[in-house]
Amino acid sequence: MSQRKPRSSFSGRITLADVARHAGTSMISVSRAFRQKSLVTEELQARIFEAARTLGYVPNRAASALASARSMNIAALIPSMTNNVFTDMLAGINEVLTPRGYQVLIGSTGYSPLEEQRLLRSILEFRPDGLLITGIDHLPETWRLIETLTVPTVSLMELANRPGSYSVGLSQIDGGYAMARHLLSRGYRRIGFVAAQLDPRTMARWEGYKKALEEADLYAPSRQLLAPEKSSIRLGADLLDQMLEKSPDTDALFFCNDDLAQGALFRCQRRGIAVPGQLALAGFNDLPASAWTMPSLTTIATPRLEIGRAGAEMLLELMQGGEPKNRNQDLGFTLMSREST
Amino acid sequence: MSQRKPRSSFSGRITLADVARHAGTSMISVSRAFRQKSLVTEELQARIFEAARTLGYVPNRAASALASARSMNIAALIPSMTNNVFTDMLAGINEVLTPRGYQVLIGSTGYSPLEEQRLLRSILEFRPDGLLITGIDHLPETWRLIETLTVPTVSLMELANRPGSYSVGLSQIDGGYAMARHLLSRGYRRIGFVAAQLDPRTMARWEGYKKALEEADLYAPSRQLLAPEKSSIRLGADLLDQMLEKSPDTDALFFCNDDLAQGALFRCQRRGIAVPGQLALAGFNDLPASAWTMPSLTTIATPRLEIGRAGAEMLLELMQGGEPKNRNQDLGFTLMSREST
DNA sequence: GAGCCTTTTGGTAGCGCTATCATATAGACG
DNA sequence: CGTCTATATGATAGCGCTACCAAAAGGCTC
Repeated sequence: MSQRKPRSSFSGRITLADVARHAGTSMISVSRAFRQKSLVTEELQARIFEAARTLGYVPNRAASALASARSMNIAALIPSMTNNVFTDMLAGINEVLTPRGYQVLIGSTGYSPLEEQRLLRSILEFRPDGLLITGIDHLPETWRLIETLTVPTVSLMELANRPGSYSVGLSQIDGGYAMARHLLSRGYRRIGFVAAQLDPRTMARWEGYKKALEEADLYAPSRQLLAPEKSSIRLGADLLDQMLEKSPDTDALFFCNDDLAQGALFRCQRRGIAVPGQLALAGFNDLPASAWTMPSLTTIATPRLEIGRAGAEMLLELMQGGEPKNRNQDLGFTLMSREST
Repeated sequence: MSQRKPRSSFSGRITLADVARHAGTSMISVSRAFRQKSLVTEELQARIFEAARTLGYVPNRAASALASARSMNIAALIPSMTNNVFTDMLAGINEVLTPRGYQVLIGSTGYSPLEEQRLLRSILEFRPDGLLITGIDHLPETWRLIETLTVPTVSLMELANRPGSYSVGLSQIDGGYAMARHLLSRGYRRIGFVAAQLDPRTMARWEGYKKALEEADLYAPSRQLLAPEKSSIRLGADLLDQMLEKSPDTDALFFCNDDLAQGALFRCQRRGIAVPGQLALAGFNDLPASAWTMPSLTTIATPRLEIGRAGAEMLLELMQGGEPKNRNQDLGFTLMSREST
């Protein structure tokens, strides 16, 4: 067997062994010093960190992951990178996980369950120590993957209905119900519902709306507009026009999110429709602008940042083998009653 | 030496060796089939993929990274996760890199150069194959880290002024200049500038504004308001009040971003200030709502998605050892002249 | 059919780290 | 002062994969 020289691609890279040699100790002590698990004498630590600094040592997580079976990666799957709702949640997740040395791997599914499954499969190659996933509706194959690889998983934004699964979120149905009740209590009787995107959370809000109106005996299927397109401010404006064409006598409109509601509000300003005088408007999520528009927008504030934080905390506990007191943590919502109703 | 049994933590994990055994071939052939580099006979491929499917094999990227010195990770550092400007950019980055099997590691620096440096250090432990970083102003130590580990790097949003570095963005100074010229051409003479956050891009816009006003001999330091706080719609409203208190004769206000400008616009609606009749307003970035407010907001549209895409493409070329035709790609901007001016 | 090239497949030694065991050293005790 | 425990350090064998080299299997020419 011919003697093989080390591969060149990494030559020059500083490794644990280099630091150990420089500090006059063993690799394992350097490893321990960096993980500060088993204690290493303060004096040895000092020598090691000194050596590491002068050599410019940067640990290699791939090697660590391989040797320890802990990747320090957490996968987070969200429907969209450009929707404030999910980036707020991510900010909360990062806030908890980054200081603990975890790296969050973000996958953006584009609201497609199939794309979600594909993304999950490829992200699992990074052997995440845990998984945060948006919503509770996933393809059977997606659940199978999660279970086969036994990755601790927490669902976010909604409350799980699946035995043995964990979640942090709020009842979207209750949110929709609460808003419809609010409009009823304000005296509106011809309350319409407008939605886009039609993801599971949107449909849950619709369900809540429907329930409240049926209870009040005021449910009218003709006063609904469910558009499959991607939600946007522009679409909200257009859907307002369509709705008023279809049912001109509508006295209040509940939009499934604030983007649509803001678009409708701007269109009302432009068309000279008095809000809430002629038409009341309400949204969902409480985006930053909603408190400042003229009139300000009645909406449901969702604790997205807190959901991210609490979801990450719950995941940390699961990864340590603990069992959260509450497997399905309901963080609720707040009805923001403003000028538009 | 006592015989050691394999560690238990990974027992049950399906590895390349398992697939090879099941398919009656060697590990290296399975590896090749999955990377589809060197061709493997179609017949062997079929056997391998069949075996992989029945066993539920998922490749391990940590092992691959260690053996090949390619992590398939790309690090992306942005100032904020909750600012549309950067998430749009990230969407463009993801769009290019995800289909090629790369995982984007996102670090959110909170606009702090020191935090940026800390984050970079910890993200480099994942040995990213490339780095996308926002802006061109970084701590010396940050540049040193990048150079020491020789990570291919592209700066985004601005145009690099540093020899040997790569960038995709636009001239923020020219953007600020163009907006100020626009206001001048509209006949405004007492043009103020309002900014928050005061990051390097904000200051560059201010520089452009100042240059244009000085050229027109209309620069008045008293008509500026530079607030260090985090930018928001609410702050825009408050800064409008402050500015009008300070310089009531101002006839146009250029805000360093659309958040602030929208806040000011909403406050004007509330205070009954006619826009643009009494006061013209302009922003920067062209957020989705700006085209739909009443009046619609004059602003500078920045090609954030395209910057993300082009930056990722340039990085891919650098990682392959290529040399981009243009080291500093200027994607420009578009002045959106709307009702507010 | 010998000689030469091309294509396909295989054997094996690491990549840089940590788990596991083994050993050295220090303190406690009767 | 020997035995026993607690603490600090070290040696080494992998973790799962790919780079590197080697060899086998065809295909072609003359």
